[in-house]
Amino acid sequence: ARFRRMSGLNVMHPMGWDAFGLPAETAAIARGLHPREWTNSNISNMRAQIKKLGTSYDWSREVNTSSPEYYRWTQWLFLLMYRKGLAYKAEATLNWCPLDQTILANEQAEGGVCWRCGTKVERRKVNQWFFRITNYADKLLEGLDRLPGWPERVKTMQRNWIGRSEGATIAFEVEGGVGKIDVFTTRVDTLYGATYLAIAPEHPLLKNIIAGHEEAPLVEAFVASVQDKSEIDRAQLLGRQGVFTGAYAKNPLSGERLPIWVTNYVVAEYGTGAVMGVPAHDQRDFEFARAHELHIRTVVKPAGAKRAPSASKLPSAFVDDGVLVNSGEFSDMSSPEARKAMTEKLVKRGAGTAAINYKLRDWLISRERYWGAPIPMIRCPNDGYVPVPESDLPVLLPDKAPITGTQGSPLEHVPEFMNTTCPKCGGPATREPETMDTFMCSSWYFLRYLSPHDEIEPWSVDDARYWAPVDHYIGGIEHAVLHLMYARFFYEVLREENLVPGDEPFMRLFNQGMVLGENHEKMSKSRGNTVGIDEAVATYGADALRIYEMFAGPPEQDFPWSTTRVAGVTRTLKRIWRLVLTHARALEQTGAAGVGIARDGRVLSVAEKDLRRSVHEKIKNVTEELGDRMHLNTCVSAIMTLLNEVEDFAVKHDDAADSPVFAEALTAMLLLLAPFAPHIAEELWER
RNA sequence: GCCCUGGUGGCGGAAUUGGUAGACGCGCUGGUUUCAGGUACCAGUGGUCGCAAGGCUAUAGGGGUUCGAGUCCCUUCCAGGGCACCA
Repeated sequence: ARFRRMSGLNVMHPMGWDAFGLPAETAAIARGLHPREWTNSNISNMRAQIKKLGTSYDWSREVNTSSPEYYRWTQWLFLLMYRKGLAYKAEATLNWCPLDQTILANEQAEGGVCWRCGTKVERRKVNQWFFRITNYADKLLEGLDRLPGWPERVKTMQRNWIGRSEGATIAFEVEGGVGKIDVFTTRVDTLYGATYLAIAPEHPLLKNIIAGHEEAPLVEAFVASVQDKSEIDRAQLLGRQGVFTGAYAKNPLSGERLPIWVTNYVVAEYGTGAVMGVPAHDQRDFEFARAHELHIRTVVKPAGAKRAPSASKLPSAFVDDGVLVNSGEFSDMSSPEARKAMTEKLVKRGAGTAAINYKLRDWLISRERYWGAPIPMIRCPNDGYVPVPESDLPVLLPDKAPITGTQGSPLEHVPEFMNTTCPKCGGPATREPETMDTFMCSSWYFLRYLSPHDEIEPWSVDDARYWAPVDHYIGGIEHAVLHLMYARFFYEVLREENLVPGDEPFMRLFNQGMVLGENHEKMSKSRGNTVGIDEAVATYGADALRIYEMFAGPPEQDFPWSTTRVAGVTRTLKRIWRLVLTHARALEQTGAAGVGIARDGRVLSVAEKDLRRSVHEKIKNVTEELGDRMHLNTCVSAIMTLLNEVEDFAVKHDDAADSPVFAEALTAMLLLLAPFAPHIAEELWER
């Protein structure tokens, strides 16, 4: 920011606090404090520390997402989503602690037990608010191609997260008029190789499928055994487990009878919650078939091969594309040709459609927690869910609530909060007791910096047209998918409403690394290897600390803290200090350094020419590095090299101070230093 | 398992487009100053042979492209991170 200002740009460099959330609530409970007290005292400490570092933030734009002045607009944005049909309520399967009577985040339910009381965690269906981010899957995917300023790895992670795959949905008719099981597959070409169907334990048709079959009790027992396990725990179950339902379905092209199995490896939430089992060409199906002695039929051979390998001798599934065999009229087609032809035939028969699937799921924003922005919805016995009128915002978080981390949402137990009237019919109604995911607060905060004190609108659209999108966004890699995906989703929605310019919120993304302990491990209080900012500034000075951190390595990499190296930086700053003050008076006499060197007809010595060339090389280096790669470490080494050369010149020339080249070199050195060591550079400049 | 990063002296790192490998700093060695330690300053510092000039060798390992490779290609190994039965 300092560099860009020195370059003449109008720079907005703001700071704020993403202050709601579970960690603050948990920490406050542990200390017997109100989350607000705990949060605000942390903010005060951190603000004071950051100020000591000379970060040049514009504190007049400071925001705090847990203040009513801020979260009123978070609620406003919820209402906007609701109005656009993007917010809806639906059942979600979540971790539930039966003893604490509360929903648990995944990180609170590790190992299948409640982190607080150790009770076995159950899976429970709960009605929750969602945002339809999946409606924007393709836009979010395509938008990545318009972000050359983003690191490739972040874009890759987002693409994987969205997880678009093209294929077809195929309908398999279940015998006995029970209905159809839809299957999504990317490998329609292997349809003749299907030897069974596998469905998730939660498949909606399961009850009807097993009705009347003697296998029903076994199936029910199996479903019960996996039901309470999360997807992750199920994935850790050894082997491919499953049971036969007793029912059969018909392959829509070959007419073959396929046994229907329930398995632990089919995920209810992805695709249709059912797969066609093609053991010869899918490794998971292969393992399942081997474990349960199901038929394996090869229907694709490698492109050059004369015949397909015999199924009984396969060491593993052949998953590549190839040429079809044993596939009726489609035999001898290549896999891509067959996919096209078979999909067309399925469509003609009304037994399938081309389909696209995504891994991306809708965004669950409900939280059964206190420390968050209340969802601005009212439930009326007559009118159902009714949005809180904008004029009634903010829906204030009540100061007093039983914040224990148990017994569900704390707000539910505060009658003054819960009891209200319906905005539509005026009758008695209750408020939504849930609060919003903190990712909502952080999905738009950069826009609030435009108008941090505005009470009429969340931000000025005119100012947004001037400032937005963010030119340069800096954050940790941990935000690669969630925060950066949600913020992009919000921005796209806001763009549709003409509230923001452009189509992506962050033009350039920079992921900074972490400072590690001396032995390359994460700093943490439990390890006792932290370096406090207050302490470090007191010991080394803010400028030495700044330069040390910037010099330690490229900022996108982690680096291990080293106390002895800070001393080296202090040495450099002392040398600059001495050098400039030794020649301050001489510089004064020389006047504005460097001005007119080229024009005054002066003949420069070889040493002067060398120094001058070097000075301008360094100016170029630092300017390019700061503006392009942000490799602050090489900027610092350029300044150090310049210092060596200027010192050397002064040692070798008693009359150095008379040389305009020397004066120019000192001046340039201080200007180059200014963004890195602003306090010392400013003081020396003044003197 | 898949995906993404990365691997250069004792250490952090530099080499931006294929063009003098090791900039800059730390540390270390020797020296000057000092009663001494520290500070400050000077010189040296990848390995190896040599009194020296200089030679040879070297960017995780192996192979390749090129007049020329730390950089490009193939392959193996190692480390860190992300995702994880995604049909």
